[in-house]
Amino acid sequence: MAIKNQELARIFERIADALELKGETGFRVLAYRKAARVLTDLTEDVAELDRENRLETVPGIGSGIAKKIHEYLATGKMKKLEEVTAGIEPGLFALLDIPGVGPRTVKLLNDKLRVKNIDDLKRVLMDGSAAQLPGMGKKKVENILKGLEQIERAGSRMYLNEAFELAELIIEYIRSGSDAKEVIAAGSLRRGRETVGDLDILATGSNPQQIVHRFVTFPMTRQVLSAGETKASIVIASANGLRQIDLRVVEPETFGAALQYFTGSKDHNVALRTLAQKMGLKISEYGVFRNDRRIAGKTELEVYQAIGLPYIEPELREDRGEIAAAQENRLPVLVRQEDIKSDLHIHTTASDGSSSLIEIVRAAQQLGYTHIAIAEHSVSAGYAGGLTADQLLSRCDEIDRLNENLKKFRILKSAEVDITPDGKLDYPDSVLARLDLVIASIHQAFNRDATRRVCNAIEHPLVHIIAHPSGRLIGKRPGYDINLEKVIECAAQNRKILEINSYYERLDLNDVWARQAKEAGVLIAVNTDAHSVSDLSWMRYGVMTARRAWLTRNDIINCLSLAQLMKLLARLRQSS
DNA sequence: GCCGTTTTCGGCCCGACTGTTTTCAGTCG
Repeated sequence: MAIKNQELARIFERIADALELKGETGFRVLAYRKAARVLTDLTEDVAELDRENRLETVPGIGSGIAKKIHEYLATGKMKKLEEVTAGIEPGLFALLDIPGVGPRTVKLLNDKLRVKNIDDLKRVLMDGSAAQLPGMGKKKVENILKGLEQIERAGSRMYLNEAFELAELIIEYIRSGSDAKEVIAAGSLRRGRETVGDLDILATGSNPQQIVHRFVTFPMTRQVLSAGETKASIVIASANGLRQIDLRVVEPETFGAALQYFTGSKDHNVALRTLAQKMGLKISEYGVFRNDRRIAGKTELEVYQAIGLPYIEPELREDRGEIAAAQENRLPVLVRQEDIKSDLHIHTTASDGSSSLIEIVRAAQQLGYTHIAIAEHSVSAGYAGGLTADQLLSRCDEIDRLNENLKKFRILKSAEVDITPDGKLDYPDSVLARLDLVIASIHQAFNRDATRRVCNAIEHPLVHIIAHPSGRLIGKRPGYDINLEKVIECAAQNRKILEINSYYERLDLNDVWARQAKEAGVLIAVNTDAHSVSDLSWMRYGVMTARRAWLTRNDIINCLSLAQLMKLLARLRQSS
């Protein structure tokens, strides 16, 4: 992603925070936050949009923001930023991240007690002076102290695997000790976002109080933040830090409306409500209303239909054009887990995996797959037990023999071939030609000409797929210094395939880039990169990412039958 | 600050919970 996009997004967030600290509220602040989000999601380089005078074609960017972007790109400065942050202690912005502390509280503390940073805050909380302020009190001080503890001890956001595991644990706990009818995880987890902050659990049942009580007694609970008649929040201690879980209990008649509401995203809901308003309707978590009369709410489908839309899948609800697409009846029929017939990037004990080939085959059959590709590491990946050319060839013989005995299942001979620092492939062509499927990827010299090296690999006649094209590890590593726009363009020209790697720390390509690839006409492979039998279940995360990228079964080669896939792979080699 | 099949001006989503309140502001999602 273009660096300037992220830089500008942070600047507009900072302006929004500064405005709030100065007491400004309302829609100007929201406009800056929206601009920041839009810039974050943008795959196009903001500098290019500016050069071509197309900034204002982006929804959420109007003349005012466009002018400021242009100013910043031209001069490296933005007057507005300097203006609104003037006179604000830099340390105050960090205070806004503390749960329970908002702009009004920060302003009050700064005005009355000269609080300039987190250390000042701790001091006035402890010495009792904060509690003396108007509108503050003992409880409020306690809550802020707890908030401080929470951000200091919380890990970052959760990966999808942790979020799903926790959600399943707490849902089972609520179910087993209450009369709850439906219990479901909503929020960003249901939308399949690559990381999840809080868990949002939604339940229905005849006895809401009992459900709330069951919820707050979850054994991992460290702290109960709030517990009302129908709503509660807890903090739990998981292996990776403190996590917040929110619960809402609603009537069955409003379950659909509540599920829609709590699934979000916030931006999707705002857009939906605005649309409803124009039709003289009002949407809340209790339903769709015309003049205080509820006309929908039992199911999500009802809610969408009440405002004249088809059902919109949760993964699409990001305010990235899905509402317009729904209105025009051109929503994609998203790929489903059941459409997946194969996993085409799997390691075994032959390189750095921990399950044997036989174990993987059995597990894949259990999952209902008809074929898989075994792709061990190559020579240069010595750290990962990479195979020499001879080892790979004898591995191919072994797979050939095994295939003869397998019924209605086929193992494709493959390899995850390193792209070397000088842009070559790690095996000679004669060896690559023996493989059914060649996957190429970068594992070393991340920032040496990554774009050119990957494009070289794409242009190599024997390569089919580029694995984890950006090389990022979510929250840990930004990825190679690579121009994905160019990579996508090159893949489109050479009709090669890009991977969505389903490992929850990779999800690479991500949703935004995978969608861009699809729009450029590039086919996608959704693979787990499994190193053991249990890793095969990661397919779920890759499929969710694909759905967030608007992909259908026709965009994904794992949905092809074995015969169709073999035909495609052969055609790719002929046409190169 | 953005935006337009009622608008280039006047709108902009909606509600729960908490704490400090005697009628409501702040925060959150």
